[in-house]
Amino acid sequence: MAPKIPYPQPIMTTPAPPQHLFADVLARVRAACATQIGATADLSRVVVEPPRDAGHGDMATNAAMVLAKEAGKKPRDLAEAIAAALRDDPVIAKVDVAGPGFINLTLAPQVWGEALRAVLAAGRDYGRSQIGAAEKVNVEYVSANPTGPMHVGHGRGAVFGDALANLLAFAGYDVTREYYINDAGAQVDVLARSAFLRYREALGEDVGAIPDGLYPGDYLIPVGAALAAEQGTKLTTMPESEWLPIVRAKAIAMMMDMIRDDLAALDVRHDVFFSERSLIEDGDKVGATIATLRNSGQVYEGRLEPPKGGNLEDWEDREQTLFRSTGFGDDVDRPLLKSDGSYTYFASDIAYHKSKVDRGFRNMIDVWGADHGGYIKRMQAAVKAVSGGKAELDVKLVQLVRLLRAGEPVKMSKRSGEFVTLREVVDEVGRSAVRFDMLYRKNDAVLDFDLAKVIEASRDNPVFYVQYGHARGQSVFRNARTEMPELPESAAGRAELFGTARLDRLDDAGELAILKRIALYPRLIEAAASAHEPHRVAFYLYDLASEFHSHWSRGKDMPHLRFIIQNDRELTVARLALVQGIVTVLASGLALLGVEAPDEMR
RNA sequence: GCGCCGGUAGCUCAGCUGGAUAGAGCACCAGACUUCGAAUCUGGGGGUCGGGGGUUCGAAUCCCUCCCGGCGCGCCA
Repeated sequence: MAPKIPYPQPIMTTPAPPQHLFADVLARVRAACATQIGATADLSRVVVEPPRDAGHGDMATNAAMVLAKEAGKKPRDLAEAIAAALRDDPVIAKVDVAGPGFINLTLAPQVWGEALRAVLAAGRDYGRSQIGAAEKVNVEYVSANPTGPMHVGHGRGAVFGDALANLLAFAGYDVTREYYINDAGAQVDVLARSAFLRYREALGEDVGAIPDGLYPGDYLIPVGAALAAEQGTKLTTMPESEWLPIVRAKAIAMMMDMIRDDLAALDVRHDVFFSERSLIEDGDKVGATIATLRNSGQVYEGRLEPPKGGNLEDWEDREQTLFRSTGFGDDVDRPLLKSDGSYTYFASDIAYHKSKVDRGFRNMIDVWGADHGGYIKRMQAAVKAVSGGKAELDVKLVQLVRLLRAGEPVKMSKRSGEFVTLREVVDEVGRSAVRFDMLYRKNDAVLDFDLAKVIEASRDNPVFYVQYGHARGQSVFRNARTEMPELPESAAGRAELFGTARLDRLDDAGELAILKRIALYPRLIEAAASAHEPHRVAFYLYDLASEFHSHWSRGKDMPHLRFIIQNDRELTVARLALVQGIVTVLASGLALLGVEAPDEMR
């Protein structure tokens, strides 16, 4: 279950950004509440939301039900009192009390036109929020081992982390995108030995089959060739202790270049690539972190119970160096040193997260694969320990991706390097399809990724449906130019023309539904960012596109509802302004998801 | 045995941090192309929100418990 993160809402009459209609009305509602039960009341639970049933007005508030106890009144009575206060507000046209004490608000008609005007004025900045208050957030994602190409599961983490970082930045956080390079464990020594074989191969030696336990993939052949070109035969005369660091460094560098290329194909980029090895080689940060924790009593020498239900045959009861993670809610204390005295992965991970704390981050988000789920509690415990309880770590687990083609599973065996790489998938179906499809699902649900379906051009394929909405909007502008040749090509130019539009002429039910959806966007952004849930953006865009397609089609049977109306320039301009609002929001949301917003899709 | 993640329409999934009569797509049935793009749209049937308790004005949502599926369970990363 995802941790509950309080959704920050402006308190009382805090001035809302002019384009944020819901925040504005919330402030008005809270002010009205304060007039009824006093300014000291706790209004944090008072919310304003769109009712499910459009017959209940434009917005509804739970204020009376939430505050009834504190006010010492019945919810209905309190609702009537608050409603009376709200009736004085010129923005609110109608106030009804309904059900157990809901207050339903119908806004004055001009509000929607003004909301659209705010969209046009803000342009690409529409929906941008300040709830992040420029607070620093570290988002760590991908962090795939530098031992080979990325596979599809890595891709999901990459896309999720990237979209989440985009979303947080748009919501006003100061975001750092980080990749932790696991370049210190045993697996990079295996990588080095594997590359060394390819090096000998490049020198002309017949190395035969790649032995078990080494990486067999062809992607190491260029590493061997590069080593041969740079080093000649020099390495063959060295003992392993000498050639291994050289080969390892070269192999890691080339693997990281490959991974960066794979990420670039998905338009995923990071600000910081943090080397695990640097924690040891640039002064022993891991040892220092352990020492600090030992001084505060959080590290001790002790024995652990053998794990229940696991295989106990190789269990050796011995005293070891343990971190007291149980003090922070973990199930057992966790070892920091292996039996050979080297650091566990957990130990360097603590030092790594301490470096985030030292770099000023109080908010960290780690994106991990689902198989690391058992690791969350100890890591959160460690973050609390190294920050003195001041930093928060949220871990987003990205579930498995099942790769299918027309419903049939695609083999993903890692054996002999024959797994389907992320790059192959991106090359086949394109960046936008991969990204949207992976984001059109909660991160903690298993994802079926069907190579045949994601390139299908139909309503069944959400990415095309949404992109088509954007293209269709642009198409309306193209067609409008035959009537109105002076219609500017650029969004900015059009925004200027639409600035004087008679938006009060947008009074059809379909138009109003779209206007209301657009007005919801800033609230959606804040909620999605606060919950760390980029998939909400994808679903919102689908809904907006659906309303647009639906309204567009109404114009077939009812020509007076079309966007371009001959002999009524005023109405046409107003309706084109609405299309501009749709296109602006679709483009904004797609950009957050990293998906292209095409102008045409023929 | 313990922990984490799931369980919502036949299938794939949403459900806005506890709101009103639980939604969408697919599939199925019935309709709309001398059109600003039919890559679209309109209508219809279809639900014990895994089961059972609890919390309260109100629960798919929070708590407890059980069932089913996935992942994990010193020194691998």
